[in-house]
Amino acid sequence: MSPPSPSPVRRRRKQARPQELLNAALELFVEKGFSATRSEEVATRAGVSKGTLYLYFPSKEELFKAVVRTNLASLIAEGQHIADQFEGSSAQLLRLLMHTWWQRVGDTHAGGIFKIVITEVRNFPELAQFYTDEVIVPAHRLISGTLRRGIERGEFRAVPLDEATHTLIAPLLFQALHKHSVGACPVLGPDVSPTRLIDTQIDLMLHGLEQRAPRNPPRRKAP
Amino acid sequence: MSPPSPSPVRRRRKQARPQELLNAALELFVEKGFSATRSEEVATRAGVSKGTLYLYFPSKEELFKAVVRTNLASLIAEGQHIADQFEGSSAQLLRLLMHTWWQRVGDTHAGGIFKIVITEVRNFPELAQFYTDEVIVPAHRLISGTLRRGIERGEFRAVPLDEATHTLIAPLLFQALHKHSVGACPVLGPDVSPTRLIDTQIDLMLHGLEQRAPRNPPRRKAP
Amino acid sequence: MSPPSPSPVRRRRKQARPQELLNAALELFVEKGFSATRSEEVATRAGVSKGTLYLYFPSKEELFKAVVRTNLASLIAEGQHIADQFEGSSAQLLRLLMHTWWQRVGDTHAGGIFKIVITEVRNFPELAQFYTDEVIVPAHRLISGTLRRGIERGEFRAVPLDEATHTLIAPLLFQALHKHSVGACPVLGPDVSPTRLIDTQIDLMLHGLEQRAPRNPPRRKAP
Amino acid sequence: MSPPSPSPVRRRRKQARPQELLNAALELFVEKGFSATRSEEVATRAGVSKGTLYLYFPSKEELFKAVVRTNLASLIAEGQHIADQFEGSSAQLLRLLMHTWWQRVGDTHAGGIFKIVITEVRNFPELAQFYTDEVIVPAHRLISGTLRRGIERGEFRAVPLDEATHTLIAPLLFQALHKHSVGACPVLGPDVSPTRLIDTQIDLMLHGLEQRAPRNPPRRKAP
DNA sequence: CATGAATGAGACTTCATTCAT
DNA sequence: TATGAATGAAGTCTCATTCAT
Repeated sequence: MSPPSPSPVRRRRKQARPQELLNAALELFVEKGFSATRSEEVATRAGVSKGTLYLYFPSKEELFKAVVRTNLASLIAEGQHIADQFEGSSAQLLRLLMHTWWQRVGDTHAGGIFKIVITEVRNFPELAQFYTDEVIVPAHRLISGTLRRGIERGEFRAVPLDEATHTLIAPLLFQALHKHSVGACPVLGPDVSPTRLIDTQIDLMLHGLEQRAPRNPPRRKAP
Repeated sequence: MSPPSPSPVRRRRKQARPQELLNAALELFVEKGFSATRSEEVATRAGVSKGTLYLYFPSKEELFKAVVRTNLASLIAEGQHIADQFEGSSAQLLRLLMHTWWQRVGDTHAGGIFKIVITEVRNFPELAQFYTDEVIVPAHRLISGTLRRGIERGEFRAVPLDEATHTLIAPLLFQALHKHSVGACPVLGPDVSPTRLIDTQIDLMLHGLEQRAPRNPPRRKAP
Repeated sequence: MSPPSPSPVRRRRKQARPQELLNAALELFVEKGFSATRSEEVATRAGVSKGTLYLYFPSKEELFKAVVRTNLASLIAEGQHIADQFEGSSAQLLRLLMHTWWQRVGDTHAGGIFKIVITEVRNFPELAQFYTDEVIVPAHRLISGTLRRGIERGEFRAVPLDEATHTLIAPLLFQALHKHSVGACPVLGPDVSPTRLIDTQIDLMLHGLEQRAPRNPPRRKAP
Repeated sequence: MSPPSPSPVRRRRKQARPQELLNAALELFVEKGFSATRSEEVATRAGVSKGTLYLYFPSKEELFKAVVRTNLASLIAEGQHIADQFEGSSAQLLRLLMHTWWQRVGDTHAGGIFKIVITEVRNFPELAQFYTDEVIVPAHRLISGTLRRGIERGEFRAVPLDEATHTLIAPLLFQALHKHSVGACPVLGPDVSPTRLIDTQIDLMLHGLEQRAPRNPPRRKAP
């Protein structure tokens, strides 16, 4: 008469539920936005019923915040660790950080989180502080720290740190945004390979656009 | 026998209405997103009643599309004109284009349009093509054309055009996105001045991060 | 400085307005029903603007009642007059009345009024009494009076007056209803000619369906 | 692992809902017409809330079509069956068919369906074909078939089938229409008993109005 | 008189959320 | 726990009516 204890499989399913719901919600929020996503869709995509969603999250808003928190949490700390124990040149470090980020985040499902945040942050003001503290500041610190390291080690010129940092971060982040907006539509525009983008970007930043020649005064028949 | 023509005042109101509504809608769509904006809010902010909105736009969706079209239309062509008749160096041209864009678009009300497009393009597939054709492609052509000009005139090194273009555009666009998302919230993060950002960016791109050392012809192999 | 007095043409237009509006309204109410007809449509079909409609009728409901009243008024009295001074046989009189009704009402624009009344009488209860008094009762009196005349003159058998009257009236009225409902749609069903319908009906009523033969015992080659 | 099946009570409610809603809708559509009936009224009369209606019917229009389809479906086939296996005289058959129809349809809730169809068929063009195919044609075939049977068996004179059929059908149908329009209002007019109507009608059709005299061959020309 | 821009009550419909099972 | 039928607040859109011109 006592209820049969749930089978291991069932228990595993049960424990996986929240994560499955969060994944489904991330996908849909990225795809259609918060308001336009119906909570039943989330449940269906996660393979459960409408009611079940509310067993795990008290409201659509809380679900949304959980999605953002969960996915942002995975973004922090990743990089700083890499940087701290890196030994090579600062240019190599920059390149490594950017490639890693793209592999682990930008090109991942989680890359959609930026679109959500940018879109909804004004409707969920508490997210603003959270995002700033947990993502913007650490990321900025990581990159600007690397720049400073390069400058201190004499590898880089002295440049305005904040602006240079922004210049380095924006193209990648923008690429992630693009991937989940226009890039997700069957439309052809100029095609940019993320990997080559990163390499080009590093190259540009390191060596600049300018022709070196004119400055090394020409070995032209000197005056 | 002919119907009395409406008074000037009346006619002026009638002609001004659509723009007033479009402005109100732009603001609200940027602020809260398409779904979360109620059509009555738009009307109220434009100083009219709910019904009046529907006198000028047959549905909220059409209003949205009109907002995007109207605001994107003002973006195209602006720059190409500047570029076509520019005489100075390509670096100066790049700097001019970017500053102009920031003044006229990025820092303007219309800068919010990018956030809308990125957010909603997957819900309005026809926008994808429109945005690609009317904005992405011309903008890309403008910048990459300037880069090519610089390369052809021997001012710039040969660099991968598409990726370099992206690297130049992204930081500004991203700045505009930021301004209407986290930047609109009362939160402190690293502060980046757009003007200095542009200058820094040009500087970085032109001269690179690296110390000039390597240019002083290779004393490599030396101890 | 005094306003020019309206031209005769204009004045004539003005006086015709109410009737033009009533006609337009009749058409549309018959076509789509009261609720589904927009008052602007009525105005447009009458060649005036929305506002003008309200100069002549204080509300859509009043317009509706005026439509019904106006069109019903034209129905009464028509027939009784014919009957009163008729000299021939009662069968001829019935046939004349029915043909006349079909020509002057059933086959006319005004024939649609029955559909309106039947449809909306429960939403406009005051019409019920009006319709009963002005149409049902006089019409019934006309036909049943004719039947009574026939009976009294020995032309007809004694039949239940009310039911026989109904049996005579219904097919024609029903034909008028059909004309404005299924009959107005491009659909093929059994086709009934109103004129032949009337003749057949009179014939049926007068002579009966039954074979006379069996009763007049058969002149068949008797057994 | 399989979802728990809903309790019997629950399931019974769920299966009963559509019919409850259809009944409520029929009543209201007959009473007030399609446009004038608010969907919330239908729900309330069926004892559920607004939202529940939309769980079963995707729109008010679809609800309407379902009402018509459902109620018309019950009309067809009823009679042809009776006719096919009838053995008595054609007059008896006609009388049986008409009485049965009145009991089962005309005097029933479903009798209101004709008013709806006549009223709304022009707003729902697809209904025209449906109604013609499912009701008009079978009903016409049934009655005209019976007439033909009577003619072939020598019971009836040869009469124009279509017109005679119409003459037989119209009074009953008209009676049903009346019942749901003026007849539903507290107004006194000539009162016709459906049962006596049917008998009178059959009697009239069979024996004719005219005195038998003329049949006794013409003593015409007599003084 | 006539117009048509403007209004806002009210109708249709959606969907987050609840709760009996 | 899980379900999904049911709810009703809230949003989109319509249209009868008004009124400044």
